[in-house]
Amino acid sequence: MGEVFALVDCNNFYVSCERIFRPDLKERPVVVLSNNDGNVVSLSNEAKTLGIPFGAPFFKLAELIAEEGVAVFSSNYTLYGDMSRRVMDTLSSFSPDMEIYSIDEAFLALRGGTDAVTGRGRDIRETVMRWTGIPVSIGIAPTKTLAKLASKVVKKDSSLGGLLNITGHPHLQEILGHLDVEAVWGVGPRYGGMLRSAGFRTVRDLMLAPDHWVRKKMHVTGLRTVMELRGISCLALEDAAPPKKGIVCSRSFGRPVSSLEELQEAVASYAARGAEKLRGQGSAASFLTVFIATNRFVPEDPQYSNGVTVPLPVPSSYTPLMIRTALQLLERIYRPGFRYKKAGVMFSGIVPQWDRQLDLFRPVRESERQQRLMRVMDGVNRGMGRDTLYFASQGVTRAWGMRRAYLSRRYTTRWNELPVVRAI
DNA sequence: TCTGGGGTCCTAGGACCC
DNA sequence: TCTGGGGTCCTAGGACCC
Repeated sequence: MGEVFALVDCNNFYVSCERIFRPDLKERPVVVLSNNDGNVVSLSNEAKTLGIPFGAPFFKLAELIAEEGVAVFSSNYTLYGDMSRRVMDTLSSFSPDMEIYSIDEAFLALRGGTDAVTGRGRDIRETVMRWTGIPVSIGIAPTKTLAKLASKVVKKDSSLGGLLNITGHPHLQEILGHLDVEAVWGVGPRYGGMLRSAGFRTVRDLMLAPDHWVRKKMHVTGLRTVMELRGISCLALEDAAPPKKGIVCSRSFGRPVSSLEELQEAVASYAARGAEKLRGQGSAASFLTVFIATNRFVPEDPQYSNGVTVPLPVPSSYTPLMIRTALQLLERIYRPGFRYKKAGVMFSGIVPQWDRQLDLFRPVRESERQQRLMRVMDGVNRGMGRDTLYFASQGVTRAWGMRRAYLSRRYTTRWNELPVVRAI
Protein backbone atom coordinates (compact mmCIF):
# COMPACT_ATOMS: atom_id res chain seq x y z
CA MET A 1 0.00 0.00 0.00
CA GLY A 2 0.95 3.66 0.05
CA GLU A 3 2.96 5.44 -2.56
CA VAL A 4 5.63 3.87 -4.72
CA PHE A 5 7.83 5.19 -7.52
CA ALA A 6 7.83 3.95 -11.08
CA LEU A 7 10.81 4.78 -13.26
CA VAL A 8 9.85 4.68 -16.91
CA ASP A 9 12.92 4.51 -19.13
CA CYS A 10 12.81 4.49 -22.94
CA ASN A 11 14.87 1.64 -24.37
CA ASN A 12 17.84 2.80 -26.47
CA PHE A 13 15.90 6.02 -26.94
CA TYR A 14 17.62 7.69 -29.90
CA VAL A 15 17.82 4.41 -31.80
CA SER A 16 14.15 3.73 -31.06
CA CYS A 17 13.22 7.18 -32.42
CA GLU A 18 15.07 6.49 -35.67
CA ARG A 19 13.49 3.05 -36.01
CA ILE A 20 9.95 4.35 -35.82
CA PHE A 21 10.40 5.85 -39.28
CA ARG A 22 12.63 3.07 -40.58
CA PRO A 23 10.82 -0.18 -39.82
CA ASP A 24 13.32 -1.99 -42.04
CA LEU A 25 15.88 -1.51 -39.24
CA LYS A 26 13.83 -3.40 -36.68
CA GLU A 27 16.13 -6.36 -35.99
CA ARG A 28 19.30 -4.78 -37.30
CA PRO A 29 22.25 -3.24 -35.45
CA VAL A 30 21.78 0.53 -35.29
CA VAL A 31 23.87 3.26 -33.66
CA VAL A 32 23.35 7.00 -33.18
CA LEU A 33 26.35 9.34 -32.95
CA SER A 34 26.98 12.39 -30.80
CA ASN A 35 27.27 15.91 -32.18
CA ASN A 36 29.92 16.16 -34.89
CA ASP A 37 29.53 12.42 -35.50
CA GLY A 38 32.05 11.98 -32.69
CA ASN A 39 31.08 9.08 -30.44
CA VAL A 40 28.42 6.41 -30.26
CA VAL A 41 25.76 7.58 -27.82
CA SER A 42 22.90 5.15 -28.43
CA LEU A 43 22.97 1.50 -29.51
CA SER A 44 20.34 -1.05 -30.43
CA ASN A 45 20.60 -4.37 -28.60
CA GLU A 46 21.99 -5.94 -31.78
CA ALA A 47 24.77 -3.32 -31.85
CA LYS A 48 25.52 -3.98 -28.16
CA THR A 49 25.81 -7.69 -28.96
CA LEU A 50 28.48 -6.86 -31.54
CA GLY A 51 30.55 -5.52 -28.65
CA ILE A 52 30.41 -1.82 -29.58
CA PRO A 53 30.84 0.09 -26.31
CA PHE A 54 28.90 3.21 -25.38
CA GLY A 55 31.04 6.27 -26.12
CA ALA A 56 33.27 4.58 -28.70
CA PRO A 57 34.79 7.10 -31.15
CA PHE A 58 33.06 6.61 -34.47
CA PHE A 59 36.21 6.78 -36.62
CA LYS A 60 37.62 3.74 -34.83
CA LEU A 61 34.55 1.67 -35.68
CA ALA A 62 34.44 2.24 -39.42
CA GLU A 63 35.61 -1.27 -40.29
CA LEU A 64 33.30 -3.11 -37.91
CA ILE A 65 30.34 -1.02 -39.01
CA ALA A 66 30.93 -1.79 -42.67
CA GLU A 67 31.47 -5.50 -42.05
CA GLU A 68 28.40 -5.98 -39.90
CA GLY A 69 26.11 -3.68 -41.85
CA VAL A 70 25.43 -1.41 -38.88
CA ALA A 71 23.02 1.43 -39.66
CA VAL A 72 24.46 4.79 -38.53
CA PHE A 73 22.68 8.06 -37.71
CA SER A 74 23.87 11.52 -36.72
CA SER A 75 22.04 12.97 -33.71
CA ASN A 76 18.71 14.46 -34.69
CA TYR A 77 17.71 16.33 -31.55
CA THR A 78 14.75 17.97 -33.21
CA LEU A 79 13.25 14.52 -33.73
CA TYR A 80 14.25 13.14 -30.30
CA GLY A 81 12.96 16.23 -28.49
CA ASP A 82 9.60 15.95 -30.19
CA MET A 83 9.30 12.19 -29.55
CA SER A 84 10.26 12.79 -25.92
CA ARG A 85 7.44 15.30 -25.55
CA ARG A 86 4.98 12.75 -26.93
CA VAL A 87 6.14 10.06 -24.52
CA MET A 88 5.97 12.44 -21.54
CA ASP A 89 2.50 13.63 -22.55
CA THR A 90 1.36 10.02 -22.61
CA LEU A 91 2.89 9.28 -19.20
CA SER A 92 1.32 12.32 -17.61
CA SER A 93 -2.11 10.85 -18.26
CA PHE A 94 -1.30 8.04 -15.79
CA SER A 95 -0.34 10.04 -12.71
CA PRO A 96 -0.63 13.67 -11.65
CA ASP A 97 2.70 13.30 -9.83
CA MET A 98 5.47 13.00 -12.35
CA GLU A 99 9.08 14.12 -12.62
CA ILE A 100 10.69 14.32 -16.06
CA TYR A 101 14.20 13.27 -15.19
CA SER A 102 15.86 13.37 -18.60
CA ILE A 103 14.97 13.31 -22.27
CA ASP A 104 14.12 9.58 -22.01
CA GLU A 105 13.21 8.95 -18.35
CA ALA A 106 10.47 9.94 -15.95
CA PHE A 107 9.46 9.04 -12.40
CA LEU A 108 5.78 8.58 -11.62
CA ALA A 109 4.20 8.28 -8.18
CA LEU A 110 1.69 5.40 -8.12
CA ARG A 111 -0.71 4.43 -5.36
CA GLY A 112 -2.48 1.20 -4.48
CA GLY A 113 -1.74 -2.44 -3.66
CA THR A 114 1.27 -4.16 -5.19
CA ASP A 115 -0.70 -6.14 -7.78
CA ALA A 116 -2.74 -3.14 -8.82
CA VAL A 117 0.42 -1.07 -9.25
CA THR A 118 2.05 -3.79 -11.34
CA GLY A 119 -1.02 -3.91 -13.56
CA ARG A 120 -0.91 -0.16 -13.92
CA GLY A 121 2.72 -0.44 -15.00
CA ARG A 122 1.83 -2.96 -17.72
CA ASP A 123 -0.87 -0.60 -18.91
CA ILE A 124 1.65 2.25 -19.12
CA ARG A 125 4.07 0.19 -21.21
CA GLU A 126 1.42 -0.88 -23.68
CA THR A 127 -0.05 2.59 -24.02
CA VAL A 128 3.30 4.30 -24.64
CA MET A 129 4.09 1.69 -27.27
CA ARG A 130 0.72 2.09 -28.97
CA TRP A 131 0.64 5.90 -28.92
CA THR A 132 4.30 6.67 -29.70
CA GLY A 133 5.99 3.47 -30.91
CA ILE A 134 8.69 3.77 -28.24
CA PRO A 135 9.45 0.66 -26.11
CA VAL A 136 10.02 1.37 -22.41
CA SER A 137 11.29 -0.47 -19.34
CA ILE A 138 9.64 0.13 -15.99
CA GLY A 139 11.06 -0.37 -12.51
CA ILE A 140 8.74 0.02 -9.51
CA ALA A 141 9.90 0.33 -5.89
CA PRO A 142 9.39 2.22 -2.63
CA THR A 143 12.30 4.59 -3.41
CA LYS A 144 13.62 6.28 -6.53
CA THR A 145 17.05 4.64 -6.20
CA LEU A 146 15.51 1.17 -6.03
CA ALA A 147 13.19 1.99 -8.94
CA LYS A 148 16.21 2.95 -11.07
CA LEU A 149 17.88 -0.31 -10.08
CA ALA A 150 14.79 -2.34 -10.90
CA SER A 151 14.60 -0.80 -14.37
CA LYS A 152 18.23 -1.83 -14.95
CA VAL A 153 17.40 -5.40 -14.02
CA VAL A 154 14.48 -5.28 -16.44
CA LYS A 155 16.73 -4.33 -19.34
CA LYS A 156 19.13 -7.21 -18.67
CA ASP A 157 16.46 -9.91 -18.26
CA SER A 158 14.07 -10.20 -21.17
CA SER A 159 11.99 -12.82 -19.31
CA LEU A 160 10.59 -10.04 -17.12
CA GLY A 161 8.66 -8.58 -20.04
CA GLY A 162 9.80 -5.00 -19.54
CA LEU A 163 8.63 -4.51 -15.96
CA LEU A 164 9.75 -5.35 -12.43
CA ASN A 165 8.01 -4.33 -9.23
CA ILE A 166 10.28 -4.97 -6.26
CA THR A 167 7.91 -3.52 -3.67
CA GLY A 168 7.86 -6.10 -0.89
CA HIS A 169 9.67 -8.58 -3.13
CA PRO A 170 10.50 -11.76 -1.14
CA HIS A 171 13.91 -12.17 -2.78
CA LEU A 172 15.01 -8.53 -2.81
CA GLN A 173 18.24 -9.09 -0.87
CA GLU A 174 19.13 -11.98 -3.14
CA ILE A 175 18.55 -9.86 -6.25
CA LEU A 176 20.71 -7.07 -4.83
CA GLY A 177 23.41 -9.61 -3.97
CA HIS A 178 23.76 -10.43 -7.67
CA LEU A 179 24.17 -6.83 -8.84
CA ASP A 180 27.52 -5.04 -9.10
CA VAL A 181 27.74 -2.05 -6.82
CA GLU A 182 28.31 0.25 -9.83
CA ALA A 183 24.74 -0.45 -10.93
CA VAL A 184 23.53 1.92 -8.22
CA TRP A 185 22.40 5.42 -9.20
CA GLY A 186 25.06 7.69 -7.68
CA VAL A 187 27.93 5.18 -7.74
CA GLY A 188 30.28 5.93 -10.63
CA PRO A 189 33.70 4.51 -11.52
CA ARG A 190 35.53 6.32 -8.69
CA TYR A 191 33.21 5.33 -5.88
CA GLY A 192 32.90 1.89 -7.46
CA GLY A 193 36.65 1.32 -7.22
CA MET A 194 36.80 2.71 -3.72
CA LEU A 195 33.92 0.50 -2.55
CA ARG A 196 35.42 -2.61 -4.14
CA SER A 197 38.79 -2.11 -2.53
CA ALA A 198 36.98 -1.75 0.79
CA GLY A 199 35.23 -5.08 0.17
CA PHE A 200 31.79 -3.85 -0.88
CA ARG A 201 31.26 -5.56 -4.23
CA THR A 202 27.52 -5.93 -4.63
CA VAL A 203 24.56 -3.65 -4.13
CA ARG A 204 23.65 -5.77 -1.10
CA ASP A 205 27.11 -5.12 0.41
CA LEU A 206 26.61 -1.38 0.01
CA MET A 207 23.10 -1.55 1.44
CA LEU A 208 24.52 -3.16 4.60
CA ALA A 209 27.56 -0.85 4.90
CA PRO A 210 27.91 1.03 8.22
CA ASP A 211 26.37 4.50 8.14
CA HIS A 212 29.32 6.37 9.65
CA TRP A 213 31.72 4.85 7.14
CA VAL A 214 29.49 5.74 4.20
CA ARG A 215 29.03 9.26 5.55
CA LYS A 216 32.78 9.73 5.78
CA LYS A 217 33.67 8.27 2.37
CA MET A 218 30.70 9.29 0.24
CA HIS A 219 29.31 12.30 2.10
CA VAL A 220 25.65 12.95 2.71
CA THR A 221 24.63 12.12 -0.84
CA GLY A 222 26.15 8.65 -0.48
CA LEU A 223 24.37 8.09 2.81
CA ARG A 224 21.09 9.09 1.20
CA THR A 225 21.73 6.52 -1.52
CA VAL A 226 22.30 3.78 1.06
CA MET A 227 19.14 4.71 2.95
CA GLU A 228 17.21 4.55 -0.30
CA LEU A 229 18.61 1.07 -0.98
CA ARG A 230 17.20 0.06 2.40
CA GLY A 231 13.78 1.21 1.28
CA ILE A 232 13.72 4.50 3.18
CA SER A 233 12.71 7.22 0.75
CA CYS A 234 15.02 10.27 0.91
CA LEU A 235 14.58 11.64 -2.59
CA ALA A 236 11.24 13.23 -3.30
CA LEU A 237 9.61 13.65 -6.66
CA GLU A 238 10.52 17.04 -8.12
CA ASP A 239 7.53 17.98 -10.17
CA ALA A 240 8.43 21.52 -11.23
CA ALA A 241 11.83 21.79 -12.86
CA PRO A 242 13.75 24.56 -11.06
CA PRO A 243 15.41 27.14 -13.33
CA LYS A 244 18.94 26.23 -14.30
CA LYS A 245 21.77 27.82 -12.33
CA GLY A 246 24.14 27.94 -15.23
CA ILE A 247 23.65 27.77 -18.97
CA VAL A 248 26.37 26.58 -21.33
CA CYS A 249 26.38 26.65 -25.11
CA SER A 250 29.44 25.11 -26.64
CA ARG A 251 30.30 22.97 -29.64
CA SER A 252 33.26 21.36 -31.25
CA PHE A 253 33.73 22.50 -34.82
CA GLY A 254 33.34 20.23 -37.79
CA ARG A 255 36.94 21.08 -38.71
CA PRO A 256 39.76 23.09 -37.14
CA VAL A 257 39.12 26.85 -37.19
CA SER A 258 41.91 29.43 -37.13
CA SER A 259 40.42 32.72 -38.28
CA LEU A 260 38.98 35.24 -35.86
CA GLU A 261 36.06 35.82 -38.23
CA GLU A 262 34.83 32.23 -38.04
CA LEU A 263 35.26 32.11 -34.27
CA GLN A 264 33.23 35.32 -34.09
CA GLU A 265 30.35 33.71 -35.97
CA ALA A 266 30.42 30.67 -33.71
CA VAL A 267 30.65 32.65 -30.47
CA ALA A 268 27.87 35.01 -31.61
CA SER A 269 25.68 31.99 -32.39
CA TYR A 270 26.27 30.40 -28.99
CA ALA A 271 25.61 33.71 -27.22
CA ALA A 272 22.33 34.08 -29.12
CA ARG A 273 21.31 30.49 -28.36
CA GLY A 274 22.17 30.92 -24.68
CA ALA A 275 20.14 34.13 -24.44
CA GLU A 276 17.22 32.24 -25.98
CA LYS A 277 17.53 29.53 -23.32
CA LEU A 278 17.61 32.20 -20.61
CA ARG A 279 14.40 33.77 -21.88
CA GLY A 280 12.87 30.33 -22.23
CA GLN A 281 13.09 29.79 -18.47
CA GLY A 282 12.27 33.39 -17.58
CA SER A 283 15.77 34.21 -16.37
CA ALA A 284 18.45 36.83 -16.78
CA ALA A 285 22.20 36.31 -16.36
CA SER A 286 24.62 38.45 -14.34
CA PHE A 287 27.87 37.08 -15.82
CA LEU A 288 29.04 35.97 -19.21
CA THR A 289 32.02 33.72 -19.97
CA VAL A 290 33.63 32.97 -23.32
CA PHE A 291 36.15 30.19 -23.83
CA ILE A 292 38.07 28.75 -26.76
CA ALA A 293 40.30 25.68 -27.00
CA THR A 294 42.48 23.82 -29.47
CA ASN A 295 42.21 20.05 -29.98
CA ARG A 296 43.81 18.24 -27.05
CA PHE A 297 43.69 14.96 -28.96
CA VAL A 298 46.30 16.30 -31.37
CA PRO A 299 49.26 16.85 -29.04
CA GLU A 300 51.60 17.67 -31.94
CA ASP A 301 49.54 20.81 -32.64
CA PRO A 302 50.42 23.84 -30.51
CA GLN A 303 47.88 23.93 -27.68
CA TYR A 304 46.07 26.94 -26.30
CA SER A 305 42.91 27.34 -24.30
CA ASN A 306 41.58 30.30 -22.42
CA GLY A 307 38.39 31.73 -21.00
CA VAL A 308 37.30 35.01 -19.53
CA THR A 309 34.30 36.12 -17.48
CA VAL A 310 32.78 39.57 -17.06
CA PRO A 311 29.83 40.90 -15.08
CA LEU A 312 27.09 42.36 -17.27
CA PRO A 313 26.08 45.96 -16.53
CA VAL A 314 22.70 44.60 -15.45
CA PRO A 315 21.31 41.03 -15.41
CA SER A 316 20.01 40.50 -18.92
CA SER A 317 18.79 38.08 -21.55
CA TYR A 318 18.94 40.56 -24.42
CA THR A 319 20.59 38.91 -27.40
CA PRO A 320 22.30 41.97 -28.92
CA LEU A 321 23.96 42.76 -25.59
CA MET A 322 25.11 39.15 -25.20
CA ILE A 323 26.55 39.02 -28.71
CA ARG A 324 28.32 42.34 -28.33
CA THR A 325 29.83 41.39 -24.96
CA ALA A 326 30.81 37.90 -26.08
CA LEU A 327 32.63 39.25 -29.14
CA GLN A 328 34.57 41.72 -26.98
CA LEU A 329 35.68 38.88 -24.71
CA LEU A 330 36.63 36.72 -27.67
CA GLU A 331 38.96 39.43 -28.97
CA ARG A 332 40.66 39.53 -25.58
CA ILE A 333 41.53 35.81 -25.57
CA TYR A 334 41.96 35.09 -29.28
CA ARG A 335 45.51 34.33 -30.40
CA PRO A 336 46.25 33.86 -34.09
CA GLY A 337 48.16 30.85 -35.34
CA PHE A 338 46.24 28.11 -33.52
CA ARG A 339 43.86 25.49 -34.85
CA TYR A 340 40.82 25.87 -32.61
CA LYS A 341 38.49 22.92 -32.10
CA LYS A 342 35.96 24.24 -29.67
CA ALA A 343 34.40 27.43 -28.40
CA GLY A 344 31.66 28.17 -25.92
CA VAL A 345 29.64 30.73 -24.02
CA MET A 346 28.50 30.35 -20.42
CA PHE A 347 25.94 32.33 -18.46
CA SER A 348 26.00 32.42 -14.66
CA GLY A 349 24.62 34.42 -11.78
CA ILE A 350 21.17 33.57 -13.03
CA VAL A 351 18.24 35.47 -11.53
CA PRO A 352 14.54 35.59 -12.33
CA GLN A 353 13.81 38.05 -15.10
CA TRP A 354 11.20 39.92 -13.10
CA ASP A 355 13.21 40.85 -10.04
CA ARG A 356 16.37 41.90 -11.76
CA GLN A 357 17.74 45.30 -10.95
CA LEU A 358 17.08 47.99 -13.46
CA ASP A 359 20.00 49.82 -14.94
CA LEU A 360 20.24 53.18 -13.27
CA PHE A 361 21.36 54.86 -16.44
CA ARG A 362 18.87 53.42 -18.84
CA PRO A 363 15.24 54.38 -19.12
CA VAL A 364 12.76 51.64 -18.22
CA ARG A 365 11.05 52.19 -21.56
CA GLU A 366 14.10 51.01 -23.42
CA SER A 367 14.29 47.77 -21.44
CA GLU A 368 10.62 47.13 -22.22
CA ARG A 369 11.24 47.76 -25.86
CA GLN A 370 14.09 45.22 -25.82
CA GLN A 371 11.93 42.61 -24.17
CA ARG A 372 9.18 43.11 -26.73
CA LEU A 373 11.67 42.66 -29.54
CA MET A 374 12.95 39.41 -28.03
CA ARG A 375 9.40 38.12 -27.55
CA VAL A 376 8.63 38.68 -31.20
CA MET A 377 11.83 37.00 -32.28
CA ASP A 378 11.26 33.97 -30.02
CA GLY A 379 7.70 33.68 -31.25
CA VAL A 380 8.73 33.60 -34.90
CA ASN A 381 11.51 31.09 -34.25
CA ARG A 382 9.21 28.87 -32.21
CA GLY A 383 6.53 28.86 -34.85
CA MET A 384 8.62 28.67 -37.99
CA GLY A 385 11.70 26.82 -36.84
CA ARG A 386 14.90 27.75 -35.07
CA ASP A 387 17.03 30.39 -36.80
CA THR A 388 14.24 31.72 -38.98
CA LEU A 389 15.33 35.08 -37.53
CA TYR A 390 18.91 35.56 -36.43
CA PHE A 391 21.60 38.21 -36.20
CA ALA A 392 24.01 38.89 -39.04
CA SER A 393 27.03 38.37 -36.78
CA GLN A 394 26.03 34.71 -36.39
CA GLY A 395 27.13 34.16 -39.98
CA VAL A 396 25.29 32.76 -42.95
CA THR A 397 27.40 29.91 -44.28
CA ARG A 398 28.54 28.51 -40.93
CA ALA A 399 31.32 26.55 -42.55
CA TRP A 400 32.63 25.81 -39.05
CA GLY A 401 29.40 24.00 -38.16
CA MET A 402 28.89 20.44 -37.00
CA ARG A 403 29.54 17.43 -39.09
CA ARG A 404 26.26 15.55 -39.40
CA ALA A 405 26.79 13.21 -42.30
CA TYR A 406 24.13 10.66 -41.35
CA LEU A 407 21.22 12.87 -40.42
CA SER A 408 17.67 11.55 -40.70
CA ARG A 409 14.77 13.83 -41.52
CA ARG A 410 12.80 15.84 -38.97
CA TYR A 411 9.79 13.64 -39.64
CA THR A 412 7.52 15.03 -36.97
CA THR A 413 8.26 18.76 -36.98
CA ARG A 414 8.70 19.86 -40.60
CA TRP A 415 5.97 19.72 -43.18
CA ASN A 416 8.42 19.14 -46.00
CA GLU A 417 10.13 16.29 -44.13
CA LEU A 418 7.03 14.26 -43.31
CA PRO A 419 7.39 10.51 -43.80
CA VAL A 420 5.83 9.27 -47.04
CA VAL A 421 3.95 5.97 -47.05
CA ARG A 422 3.29 4.26 -50.36
CA ALA A 423 0.65 1.56 -50.73
CA ILE A 424 1.54 -0.53 -53.74
C1' DT B 1 40.61 13.54 -41.48
C1' DC B 2 38.51 11.71 -37.00
C1' DT B 3 37.36 11.62 -29.67
C1' DG B 4 29.94 15.23 -27.39
C1' DG B 5 27.32 18.59 -24.73
C1' DG B 6 25.00 19.52 -21.36
C1' DG B 7 23.89 19.59 -16.11
C1' DT B 8 23.82 18.73 -10.47
C1' DC B 9 25.55 18.54 -5.66
C1' DC B 10 29.12 18.52 -2.03
C1' DT B 11 33.44 19.78 0.37
C1' DA B 12 37.63 22.15 1.51
C1' DG B 13 40.05 26.13 1.88
C1' DG B 14 40.93 31.02 1.46
C1' DA B 15 39.36 35.81 1.98
C1' DC B 16 37.07 38.77 4.64
C1' DC B 17 34.37 40.63 8.48
C1' DC B 18 33.29 41.72 13.34
C1' DT C 1 55.10 31.39 27.52
C1' DC C 2 52.73 33.05 22.93
C1' DT C 3 49.12 34.74 18.08
C1' DG C 4 40.71 34.40 19.26
C1' DG C 5 36.60 32.61 17.54
C1' DG C 6 32.71 32.50 14.78
C1' DG C 7 30.38 33.43 10.66
C1' DT C 8 29.69 34.14 5.52
C1' DC C 9 30.84 34.14 0.84
C1' DC C 10 33.30 32.54 -3.04
C1' DT C 11 35.96 29.36 -5.86
C1' DA C 12 38.11 25.20 -7.32
C1' DG C 13 37.88 20.60 -7.62
C1' DG C 14 35.82 16.10 -7.29
C1' DA C 15 32.10 13.07 -7.87
C1' DC C 16 28.04 11.86 -10.35
C1' DC C 17 24.09 11.86 -14.00
C1' DC C 18 22.08 11.48 -18.96
